[in-house]
Amino acid sequence: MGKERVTVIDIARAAGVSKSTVSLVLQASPLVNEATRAKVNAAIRELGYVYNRGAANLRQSNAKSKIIGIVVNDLTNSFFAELAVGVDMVVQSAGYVQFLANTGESVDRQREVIASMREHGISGLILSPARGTEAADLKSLVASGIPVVNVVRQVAGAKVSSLVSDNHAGTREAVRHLAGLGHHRIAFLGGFPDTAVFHERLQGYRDALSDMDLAVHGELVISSAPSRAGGVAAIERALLLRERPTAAVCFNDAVAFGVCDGLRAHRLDPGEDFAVIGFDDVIEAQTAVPALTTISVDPQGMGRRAAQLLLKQINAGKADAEAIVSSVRLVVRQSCGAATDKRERLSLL
Amino acid sequence: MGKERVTVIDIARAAGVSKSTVSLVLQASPLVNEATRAKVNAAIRELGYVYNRGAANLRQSNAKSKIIGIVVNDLTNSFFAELAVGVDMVVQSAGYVQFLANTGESVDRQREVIASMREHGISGLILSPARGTEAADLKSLVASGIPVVNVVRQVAGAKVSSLVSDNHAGTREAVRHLAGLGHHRIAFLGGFPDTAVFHERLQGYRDALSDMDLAVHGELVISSAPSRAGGVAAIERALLLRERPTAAVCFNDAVAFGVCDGLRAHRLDPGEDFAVIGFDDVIEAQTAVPALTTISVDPQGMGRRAAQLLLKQINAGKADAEAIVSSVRLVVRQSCGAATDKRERLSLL
DNA sequence: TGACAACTTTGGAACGTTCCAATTATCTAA
DNA sequence: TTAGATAATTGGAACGTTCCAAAGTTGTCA
Repeated sequence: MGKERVTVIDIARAAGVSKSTVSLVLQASPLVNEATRAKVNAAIRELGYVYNRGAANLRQSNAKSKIIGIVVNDLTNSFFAELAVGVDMVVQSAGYVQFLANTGESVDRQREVIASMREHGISGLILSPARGTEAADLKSLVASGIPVVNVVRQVAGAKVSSLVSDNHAGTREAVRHLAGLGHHRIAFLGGFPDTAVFHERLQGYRDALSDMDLAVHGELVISSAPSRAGGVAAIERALLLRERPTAAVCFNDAVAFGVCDGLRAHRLDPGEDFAVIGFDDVIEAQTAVPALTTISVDPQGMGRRAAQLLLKQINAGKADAEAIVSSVRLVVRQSCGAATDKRERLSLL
Repeated sequence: MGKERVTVIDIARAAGVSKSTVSLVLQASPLVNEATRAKVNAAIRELGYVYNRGAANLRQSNAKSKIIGIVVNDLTNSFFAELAVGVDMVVQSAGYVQFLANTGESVDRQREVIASMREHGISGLILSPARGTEAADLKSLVASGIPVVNVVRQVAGAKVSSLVSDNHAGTREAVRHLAGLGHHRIAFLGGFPDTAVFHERLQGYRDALSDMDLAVHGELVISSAPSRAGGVAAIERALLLRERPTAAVCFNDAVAFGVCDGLRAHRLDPGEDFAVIGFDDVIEAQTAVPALTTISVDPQGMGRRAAQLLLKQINAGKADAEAIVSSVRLVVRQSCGAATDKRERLSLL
């Protein structure tokens, strides 16, 4: 069983050429004669040669390996899974390969995986930072000249490119839509208050309320884990209020689904008895019942754009950090009650 | 900044020792004196040295890199995302790093990513094969002595270890449970008929019907894509039958959620008007409304076990292939109507 | 004092590739 | 014919690490 590694020298011997020629063939150099190329390729297939990128990489000290790293803070959230798929698409078609790691929101783990990736000589990194990541954590990475693109979350003070969605505009539009439908008591549900994303989305919510001359009630802002379970918990608390809200803008789609679940558990019909709007537009949003009205972020598209940005920086050698705010749009489906004519029933209940 | 790579020789010079000594320190060898070790470590920190695994790996020809590859056929399915998280856990704590790629059910893509991983010198591979993968596709990989563990799906004739769930027993138990609740017309919904998993689950369904002396109606087996959308499509077709089923065992949880959506679109209440059982027990199964009765497979646990199996083989040098069938169990929640006492209402509607 | 063991340290070769400068073979134009 | 250009090939050095055999240090005991 092929214990011995087949090297470029074995190929050279088999094809009757020098190792240098084999190397040129491997790099698809135009310098080599067609006949020789064919001979060499035949030998390669014959002997089952496997290219050793480690060795190649060692020699071309500056030109980096064809690896790009992607580190996400919660792979079980389908938003990030789709983001990773988007990244994989463009990265792969550019001949790179993806190194994916999950930090589960742990900065320690994040430090470990990034260190490990550096040892393997990644040529770039796409990072959705764990909660609590600081600029100092990325310092040595950027100092070494490895391009980094932050996605979803920014890290204050870090000199890296970033690609985040327009959180402020997103919730703002959501609230305006709900207000336009006649809702006065609109809640903001879910999310951890110690993240920048939370504050941006909350601020959009507040600003929209002011714009529409609606009062801002602190009790209507209920934070929780940004997950389905967190959504259930948040709506539970909201329904305990003396004056219940009639609509909610949720931190993300996972929370929104949880809110729908929680409503149903109370025999309330999401989309009819209570309006719900999510954020992200994950793939299940359109097939769920009721279909979720949400702020579309297109995670796959975001992954693709992040990857393109990173590749651009890798090729440019040294581009300076750019911060891209990806625009979002409201996708109106059933869960906000606007698409159906059943809202009249509301008063009957 | 820091364009020049810091090497072991720079460290040696700075610490006033030889490169060999530095190497020993890096490997935490007990041979080196405490004082020297401290000096070297100080220099490492001082100069911001990054270990070059490529070079190390080149030298220790036989001992492999600390990379394990994981290739899944559909990362957007949260089952696989969780599987990957499970793998990551044990792999990471064993000091390995994970290379993750998504094939999106394409054998071509799968061939590419596996080739790429080999070039990077993975020391093992966990593979959930794309549909249509053949033993020949894995041949050269196993010939080169790289341990491979197949998960979820087997590849007929391939000499690799595998870890699959007990599909037959799973659906069998599900059908028995439904029959025990008094259902006679039980459908089998979703899944692609050209996979081994589909047949195993279908066979369990058929065998259970026979066991319970219920007739097997071909019309009640409706295949579709194994996704939420596929589930909607399948239940649509099922509801068009002259004699409708009253319960369904679904190919997986995604299909089951789709079935619930489809039922609601027809004003039927899953868990009350129609019993639904899924397969996999993805994380949303317990928080959904109604909570999904399902066959628990524990994707994270499966990932962990697969990783452990792989590491065992890597360490053993050359273990022979073992096929593990992971047992499953029925988790009864709301969607099958057994956990609630609302079934009596059914007749009132 | 010398012999021997235990502990530390070390220079060079090797891993598989790419790059460079140099070489050979082939062709073209004067 | 020859000089020069063009095309194709090549040997050796280099990349950053680990391994090996060998060599320095100490310390102990007769």
